[in-house]
Amino acid sequence: MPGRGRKPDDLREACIEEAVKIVAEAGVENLSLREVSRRLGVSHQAPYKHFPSRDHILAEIVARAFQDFAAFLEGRATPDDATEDLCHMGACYMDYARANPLKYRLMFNTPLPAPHDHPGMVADAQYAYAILHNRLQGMTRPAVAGRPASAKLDALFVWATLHGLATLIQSGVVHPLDLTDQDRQDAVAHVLARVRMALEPAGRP
Amino acid sequence: MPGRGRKPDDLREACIEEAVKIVAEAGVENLSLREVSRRLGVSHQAPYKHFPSRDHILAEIVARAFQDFAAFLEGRATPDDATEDLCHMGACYMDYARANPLKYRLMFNTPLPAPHDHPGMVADAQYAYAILHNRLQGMTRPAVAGRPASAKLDALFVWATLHGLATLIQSGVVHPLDLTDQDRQDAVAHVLARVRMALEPAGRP
DNA sequence: CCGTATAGTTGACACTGTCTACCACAGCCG
DNA sequence: CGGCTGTGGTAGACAGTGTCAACTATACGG
Repeated sequence: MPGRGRKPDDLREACIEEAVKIVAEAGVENLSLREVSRRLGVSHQAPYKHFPSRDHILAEIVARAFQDFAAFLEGRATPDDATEDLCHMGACYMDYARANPLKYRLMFNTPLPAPHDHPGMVADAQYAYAILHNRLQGMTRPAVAGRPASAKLDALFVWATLHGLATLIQSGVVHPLDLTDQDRQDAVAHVLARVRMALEPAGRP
Repeated sequence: MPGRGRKPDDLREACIEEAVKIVAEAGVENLSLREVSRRLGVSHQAPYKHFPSRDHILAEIVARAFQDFAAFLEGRATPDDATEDLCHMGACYMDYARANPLKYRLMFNTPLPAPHDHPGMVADAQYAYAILHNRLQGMTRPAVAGRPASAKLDALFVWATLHGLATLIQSGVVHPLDLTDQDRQDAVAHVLARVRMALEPAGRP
């Protein structure tokens, strides 16, 4: 193949990569298959040979975002001190959401018509959840021993709090104008402290 | 005044009402100004005489959703017991999110390009936040007296947790298939209990 | 009475996702 | 070899969208 400049050999993969790039640049609402085709130098119908619909390519890049997020969380594990790890993990979570707002919105703020129709994406999302769940289980077991059922719910509690905080801050609905970086850090620290207090009520004399 | 047909503000109000109806039926992603015009029997450009752009009408109906939400929260006040009120309010919050998923998504899950450009909407959102904040302040003052600054952050903590839980449940990302009504209620109860423990660590002998 | 502002209409443009038809080429089977 | 089918890419069309521009009709103030 002499002219290997324009058309990629693996169009499906190239579509996903380009779509991820567009989302990272302009947000999910500015993603269009035609723009992807245009950037790749192919016809506007070429992506449809690899994806049944726009939702399917969207589900694919959402899944990639979950994979990236999971890899980020895994890469920042500090399995030394359990209590410290909760704060560390929470801070990492918030850091990721702040550093990758468009990707974070892509994961949790994207209106997908039917997550049920995209099992691969759901699987990736659950894997990210499993990371948090496992780590939390490791750090709360010493405190609330003997209650395996509530560990799942505690993981949900932690995730919900982190996710809600990240979303509220990102949406700009809270403190729309007067939110300095210090304010945000204070809010994160305060909320994380509250979470720790909720999980370890006996730790305070 | 013989020809009292169409008041100037009539169409503007009718547009908003019809848009709210469409959102409640089909979700925000299926809202279009042309559909609104069609239902109202006017031309597709008529709404543009009252709203500069689609985002402005969207901001307006988001604001209405916040007003509705605030009214719902206010109407369910139970100012008798403070500790019970937290659970009650939390349950109400989750009830609303479950009963009005599209409206809830409209408030928090709508990709608005610039919330900064729609101060009215932000004001309504802050009013809803103020309700939660005030109620929380009333119920945590006896416990953690003398720390007015942290009351704001505690309100943020509670809201973030409730909001995150509602969003995660609604997105179907957690327990996508095996989430019974009982599971959901258990999760809500557990998370609310954790929130209470976080806010009143000394209240339990 | 006339000008002007306001509300509404019509038409166009660019953009989107998606359907259908067409083309090129691989491989396979007779 | 020749024709078949399936795969991957192209081109055109259609309905739908937001939005800009021009036009019309009606109420009001000088």
